[in-house]
Amino acid sequence: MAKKNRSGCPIASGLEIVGDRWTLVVLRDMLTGKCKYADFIDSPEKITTNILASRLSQMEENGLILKREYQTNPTRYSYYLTQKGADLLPLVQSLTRWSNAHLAHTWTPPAYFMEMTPQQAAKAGANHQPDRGA
Amino acid sequence: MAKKNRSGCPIASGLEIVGDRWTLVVLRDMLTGKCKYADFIDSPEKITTNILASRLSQMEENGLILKREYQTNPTRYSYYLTQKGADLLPLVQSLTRWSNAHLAHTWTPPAYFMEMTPQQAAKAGANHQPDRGA
DNA sequence: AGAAGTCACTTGCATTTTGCAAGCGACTCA
DNA sequence: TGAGTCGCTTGCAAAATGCAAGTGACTTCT
Repeated sequence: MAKKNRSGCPIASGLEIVGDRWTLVVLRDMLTGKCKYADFIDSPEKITTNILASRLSQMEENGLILKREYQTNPTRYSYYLTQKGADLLPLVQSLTRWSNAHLAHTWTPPAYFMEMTPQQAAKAGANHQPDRGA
Repeated sequence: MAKKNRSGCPIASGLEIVGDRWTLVVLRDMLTGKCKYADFIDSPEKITTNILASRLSQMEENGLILKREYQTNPTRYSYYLTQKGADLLPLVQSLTRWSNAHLAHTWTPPAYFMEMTPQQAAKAGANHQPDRGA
């Protein structure tokens, strides 16, 4: 995904970061508490390993997530949302509401998800590892 | 854009319709009153003609917009939002808010845009008659 | 100890989507 | 008659995506 900055329009600029088929589904997983590579792989959409790896590094580059080493030998990382990433929650909730209203066969997420705030989501991410958030 | 229906997840399903770089910028244009081919072409992001044509037909297929003949010889169409399309307004507003908060150099849209409701947007689309003159 | 498995990726390659440029038919205007 | 506009379509190159297999550093089973 190239960073082309097509215009100063917030829609166009935002789409350069979240305007693809996968970024928001990985974000959804993180919003629901998933944080490890295998967690994302296990999701029903069956993201492939190469796409997942590239999305994770793009999301990190874009400041949406951070990775934290949780073991060495071999080094393993868990991924969690930054505030910037967690602030996409309202966007995800809007999309969910729209899909539930207009698309057949979409399941309704639990109420806690639709009522969550970005602050709670960021906190959940930050608390996931014992280390203090920056 | 394939219709793969990767899962019943409203996020994944919604992304099959709006999860690309162009659909929402065309939608933005329609939300701000544009309705003709040349209007979309003139936007600062410089969408190319083939992509625009393919997005318009996909959006029509997906029930987001309708086209209306506004002249014959040669036949010309104007495009306007259905309720389903207008209902994406909150999504677009969410994205705008996020970009304004987190992305440098994004301009803030006028207040009327951020305060508009999907009903108003749908009505504007339905009532809009394309300008014939300059 | 050796064989087999797991985990988190990377690599190679085919398919699909995007982007760019040119073309085209039906007009209008000078 | 001749150039110009409008709304596309077509052809082709470049980039993104999808699929399958491979890899290194372990762990677990036998």
